[in-house]
This record gives sequence, structure tokens and C-alpha cells, in this order.
Amino acid sequence: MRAEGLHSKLLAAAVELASPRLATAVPSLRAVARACGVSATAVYRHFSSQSDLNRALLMHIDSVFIDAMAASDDPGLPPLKRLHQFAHAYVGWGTQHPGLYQLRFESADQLGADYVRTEAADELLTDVDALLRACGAGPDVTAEDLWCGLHGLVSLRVHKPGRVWSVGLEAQIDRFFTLWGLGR
Amino acid sequence: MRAEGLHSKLLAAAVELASPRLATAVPSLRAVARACGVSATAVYRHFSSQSDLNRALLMHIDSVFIDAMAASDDPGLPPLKRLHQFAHAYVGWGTQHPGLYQLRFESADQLGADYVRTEAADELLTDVDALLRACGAGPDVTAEDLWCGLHGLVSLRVHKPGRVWSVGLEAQIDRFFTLWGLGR
DNA sequence: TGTACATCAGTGAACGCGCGTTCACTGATGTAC
DNA sequence: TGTACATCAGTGAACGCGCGTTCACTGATGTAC
Repeated sequence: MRAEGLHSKLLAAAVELASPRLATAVPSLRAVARACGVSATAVYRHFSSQSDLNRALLMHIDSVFIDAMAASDDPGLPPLKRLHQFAHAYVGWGTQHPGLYQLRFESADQLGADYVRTEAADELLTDVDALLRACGAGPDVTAEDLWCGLHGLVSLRVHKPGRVWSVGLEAQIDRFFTLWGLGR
Repeated sequence: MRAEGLHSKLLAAAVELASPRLATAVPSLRAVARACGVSATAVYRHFSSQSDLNRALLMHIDSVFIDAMAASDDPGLPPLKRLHQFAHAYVGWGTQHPGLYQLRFESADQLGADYVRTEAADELLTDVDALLRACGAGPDVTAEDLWCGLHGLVSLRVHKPGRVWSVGLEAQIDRFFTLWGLGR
């Protein structure tokens, strides 16, 4: 097994363990090793401690998230269309990877501060804000507001899986946009 | 020590342990016993198992939440005023008891389904919906939408305590209301 | 009123578990001469 | 090309920890006669 091989295998296993609904916290070091069919001590060849592994996991999740957002964007499209696509991609990513979403947006600060490099996410917010301006959104609609709104949608759906909602998720997003004066 | 005494002391200790930011999960049975200055086995006189204690804790948190909402309401006020008060009370409760908020709205389903009796919360939603109608809110603004929006505000603030927001929490609530056509 | 007894809320020791971490080790790979 | 050696990614045994849970127990309180 090549050195690089196990390193990324461990990270991938950690992501896979954290991904589904079940994950209430970061996966244990031993669980990650087990998932790779490797002894617990082998992990220490690649990460100096559990918190080092956690840090790597959270950074990895962050880049997975950023990549998903970037992949959903097409700068050639009109701003309003791009905004809609961002929103749906954000909500889609969250609901498809509830465990990762939870770790990225609802746990990182508990697991230890400054785990997540926030520059990329902040850039994203700046970009979205520019799109909002380009769409002629009112001064009282910021990327932060949009983020809060979308987060609320994702978070509640993810945490109340049994609940029956009176309106579909996609439709609810569109309704938010309409209220913000950003209807289709 | 009277029997009833320890029972509620344990519950109160569990709430206190869960309340602050630190709480990443439900407090352990031993930690609760320790906080009451009592042996771990004493807990079994009052709760049949850890999950029984958890269930009681979550139900207790739910009633604390419902009580806080009820206390903030004054049926004598005009509907719009009542809506505003509900919103601020909801967000205030969440940010003042982040650990409880997290357990009530972002963990319950992970800890074991049907822990929380949802009737009271559903009633609350129904009441809020009635208030929205009474305020002449558009058909595309439901209590669910309001809940999602407010939850997004609370959740992100609670989970990103270090983040600097471009607008204060109270102002952001009012901005949401304005967008919904429910300005002051 | 005093004695015998049942009740029951508490105790402390012990269990097996998964955890993070350490330690001395093994054995394959790569390099120096 | 062959031999000696260093490197280093892996192993398994062991540690101490906090956890939930069990067990036999103690000692105060309340009741029956």
C-alpha cells in the first residue's frame, strides 16, 4: 500500500462514515481505521492525532462543498439564473449529504475552532452578493440573508426527516426568491 | 432526600449540562449523577435507563420551550404585534439556550425518534398560521416558511459564534418580516 | 407506646465496552558501495 | 550484479479512561399489631 494511498483512503472512509444521517458526531479514529481494514495505529503514520484527522476531514468536507458549488455555476448565464442555480445546488448538497452538511455548518465550531478554512466560503458569499446586486435586489436582501434562509430550509428538513411539509423543498426555495423580489 | 426531589434535580442538572454552547450531545448519565452529587446507580431509581433519561430530558426541554413561547404571547395584542413577539421570543430562546435549542431542533431525531411530543409545537404552528392570515399575509407565506427563516437565523448564529454579521439579529428578523409584507 | 418488619432511595464494587494513544516489533522497499 | 544497511508503513499487545449497567448491600422511614 502506497503511503499516499492510505492517507486518502482514510479521509474517504471518514467522509463516508460521516455522510449519512446517522452521524451524530465526527467518526472515531478506530472506526475510520476499521473501515479501511487497517489497525488503529496505522492511522498515526498519516495523522498525528485524532484532532489532526478531524481537522483534515473538516477541511476536506469544506473543499467538497466548495467544489460542488463551483460545479453548479456557469458564469455565462444571466445573474438571476445563476442565483437560482446556486440556491438549488446549496440545498441539494445539504439534503443529499446530511452528515457532511451538519459537520460543515452545524458542528465545526464545537469540534474545535478554526478547523474550517472559511476564505472560500466567504468568497462564495461575496460572489452571491454581487449577483444579488446585478439582479437589482433591494438593499435589504444580502447574501447573508439568503444563506440564513436556505440554511433554515436544509437544516429543518434534514433534522425532521419524518415531518410532512405542506410545500415541496424546491417550491419553497422559489417562494423565498419571489418574496425577495427575485422571482423567475 | 425525597424521591421526587432527586428526580427533578436530575432533570434540572441534565438541562443545565445541556444548555451551554459546549454541549455537542446529550449529557451522559454519569455526568448528570455527578452534577447532583449522587452515585451513578442512584439514577436508576428514577429512570429505567439512559435512553429513558434522555427521553425525559427532551420532553422537559420541549415543555420549557413551549412555556417560553406561551409566556411571550399576549392574546390581547393585535395579530401583527403578536407575530413579532413570537418571532423575537423564538430567536431569543434559541440564542440564549443554544444547547437546548440544538437538542430540541437539531438532534432529537438522531437521538431516537418520537422522543419529543410534537403536538404542542404543531399547535403553535397552527396558531402562528392563524395570526399570519389575520395579518393579511399572502398565501405564499406560511408558518412553516416563518419557522424555516427564523431557524436559519438562530442556527447559523449559534453555530458560527465567531462570525461577524453585517446586520444585527433583531434587525435581520425585522427585515425578514418586511419582505414577507409584515413590516411594523 | 413500643416492637417487628417491610419498603425503598441511596451506596460502592465490579463488569465489559469502545475509545485515543504508546510501545516495541516486522518486513518490504530503496539506496550505497 | 550482489551485499549491507537505512527507511518506514504497517502490526498487535497493552495502557488508562469514561461510559452504561448489574449486583448485593445499607440504613432511614413508615406501617401493623
